Amino acid sequence: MPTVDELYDALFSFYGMQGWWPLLEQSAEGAGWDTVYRPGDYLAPSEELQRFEIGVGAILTQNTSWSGARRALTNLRRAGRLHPEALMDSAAYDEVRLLIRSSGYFNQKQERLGVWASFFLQLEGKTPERSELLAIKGIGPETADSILLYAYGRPLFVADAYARRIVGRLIGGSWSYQGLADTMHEAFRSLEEEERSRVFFELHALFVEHGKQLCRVQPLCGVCFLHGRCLFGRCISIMD
DNA sequence: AACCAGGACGTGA
DNA sequence: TCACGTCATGGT
Repeated sequence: MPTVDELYDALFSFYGMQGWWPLLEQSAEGAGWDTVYRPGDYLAPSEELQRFEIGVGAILTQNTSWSGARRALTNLRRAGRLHPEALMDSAAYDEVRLLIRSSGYFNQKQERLGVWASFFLQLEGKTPERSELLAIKGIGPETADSILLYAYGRPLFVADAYARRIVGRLIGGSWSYQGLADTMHEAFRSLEEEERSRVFFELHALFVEHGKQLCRVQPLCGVCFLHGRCLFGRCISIMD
């Protein structure tokens, strides 16, 4: 079974640099908007509106594929509603619900976007505390950590469902969100804070990629580069 | 055509 | 604490 460092290296070697968080960019000729990954750019945005956008994206993608969330995000952008005041405007709630329909749960998410918007404004540029974020209705541990890591550059591991599934298969056990997060924080504690953030930027993205491509619900252990170093893979290989 | 997707919340044991 | 139902659209 690989150490955490070996796992990071193996994932990085196989999938390459991911460049999260994907931010909106206007395509050439100003035709439309799309979200773009920026491999090698490990700086959290300095633009307040981009920080806000990351929170919006994190809410929109809750239990939903990024493709649906991305369409919702670009819809908001095109409609000029991707800023706090617009998402708090009660006269526009119906319009917002329509714009974000592709992300699913659009009633809940419209409300959550409004709550995030008013919280964000009240921050007045300050970095939120994790406990403050968790106190907001609609922001749980993963959304909070995604915002703190990718929008504010704080060194936190996002222990999402993919990461918990993958680690559970690699070394066994069932992992709680905070249990895995704490373990990862411990594993990389010796790194400087900035370097730790960069590692967590990539590591979370790499887990997502691995969970989508090979370590799916029905895993493709036969072609996995971790085969032989994975507890789950060994069980499968013995069986067939 | 079921299944799953870059979760969170409310409820009841 | 933990298991379970709910929320909803869309790609495979």
